[in-house]
Amino acid sequence: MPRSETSLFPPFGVTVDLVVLTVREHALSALTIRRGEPPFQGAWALPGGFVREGEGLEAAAARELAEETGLDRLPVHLEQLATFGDPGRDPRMRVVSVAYLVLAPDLPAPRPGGDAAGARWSSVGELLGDGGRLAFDHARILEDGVERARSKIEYSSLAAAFCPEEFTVGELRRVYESVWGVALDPRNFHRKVTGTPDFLVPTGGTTTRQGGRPAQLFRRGSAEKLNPPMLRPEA
Amino acid sequence: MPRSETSLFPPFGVTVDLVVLTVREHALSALTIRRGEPPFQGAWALPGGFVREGEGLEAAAARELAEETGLDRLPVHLEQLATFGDPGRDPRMRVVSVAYLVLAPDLPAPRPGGDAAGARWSSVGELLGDGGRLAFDHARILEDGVERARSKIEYSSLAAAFCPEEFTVGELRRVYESVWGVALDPRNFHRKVTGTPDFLVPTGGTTTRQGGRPAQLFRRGSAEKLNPPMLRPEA
DNA sequence: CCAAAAGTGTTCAATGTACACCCATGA
DNA sequence: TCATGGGTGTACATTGAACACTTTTGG
Repeated sequence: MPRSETSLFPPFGVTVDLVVLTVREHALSALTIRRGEPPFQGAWALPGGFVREGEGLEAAAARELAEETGLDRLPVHLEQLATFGDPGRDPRMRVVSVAYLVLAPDLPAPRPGGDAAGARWSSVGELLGDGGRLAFDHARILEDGVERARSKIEYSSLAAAFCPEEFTVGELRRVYESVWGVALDPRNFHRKVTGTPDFLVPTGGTTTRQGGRPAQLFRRGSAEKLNPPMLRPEA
Repeated sequence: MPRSETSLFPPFGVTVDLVVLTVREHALSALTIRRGEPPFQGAWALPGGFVREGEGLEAAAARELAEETGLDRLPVHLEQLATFGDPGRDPRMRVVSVAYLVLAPDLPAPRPGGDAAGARWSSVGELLGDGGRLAFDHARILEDGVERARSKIEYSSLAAAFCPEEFTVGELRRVYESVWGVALDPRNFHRKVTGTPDFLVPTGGTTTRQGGRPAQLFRRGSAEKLNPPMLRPEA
């Protein structure tokens, strides 16, 4: 809430950074781009960019997402994550970055857009492990995004955002197992999700794409909260 | 994550706004200040102000809090809430505001500091009801802060941040009842909080300040998460 | 004595957990 | 036929909900 002060307000650059998560090959993965320019030239970073004049924060995040993935109407979840503004987090100038969290189904290979020299999915384990060297404070931002996703699928129906439009109970369970890194009992999981009203809507179809007995296909239901929550084993 | 672009980045003002909550007279209340200058001169608003050059966001929030309350070392909880940056949210210029949530015990009467013309506590019911007319988009920010507080005391030990250093189980229960606006069973509540390991640490003392049989005094324990969570009646 | 708040015990229902078991497909 | 994943039934332990009851103060 600004109030006029004797000195002029200091000007800041404002950017949005995106933590775009998906589940690929049984691993929680994040979208990264290779920086084409200094600082951190050649390093991997989260996608993002400056907020434009007259542009809202969420609109800026959606625009950057479309630019980086090359897709326009994505079936994704987008929410604000947190804001990072330590002095010195960008060596060039004072920049405040509003981070957004995006949960997406396994997407086609990313098409680098804008001024990025490359784009790829990497498992968050690699990105945050010893080998990972993300530019700026992006490791910290990614950590926060992963933690948010891990805790939020406990008590919301958000895990379905990682699944394609139609999915099976087993596929949804593998999302939980990948994000949490644990094994869940398939039978109790099935009862839990099918027993929660308005969580899953059967489409009538079935599939055998996972092998074994044909599984029913579902769409996301209208329920947004999962009550009682899915319990995460201690791991 | 900034990248150089052909056009210069647009400069933004960056502020912090504070949602300072406490429980007074059985009502969840927020700290507001009366604006001494336009725009919204004379209107009530959340405390806040510009982030200074070279100052971190959380540091700016802590500074503003100290300035507005006149107290320095407060036994409070402070966490980032969300960031609001719609174009036009401030009529003078483009401003992005990082909101912080503060939970405090019932404090001495606020001392207006800085350029505020007054400061007071008001129940959030009044502030957000028909009569409430907060400046800027502060009603929206306050709503988000209240919702965060309401949901967070479910699964964390944060409710104790509303209590003085030493408190009774009954006082803690009244915090939950005030924040949620429901009645809880005193007996089951007692069992729940005293049965959660490291949530409450008995100090050995007792008090009769609430009348009736003397109650044990406790301090906050080291546990930060409440598992299983406190269940909020549907209300 | 009575009112008020603290604290304990007990019972019942709901829910999670573990696991035996059957089903329907592809190879 | 067998392996694989889908799906149901059931017994047991844990937890929350409701509430009767005792304890210890102040007025």
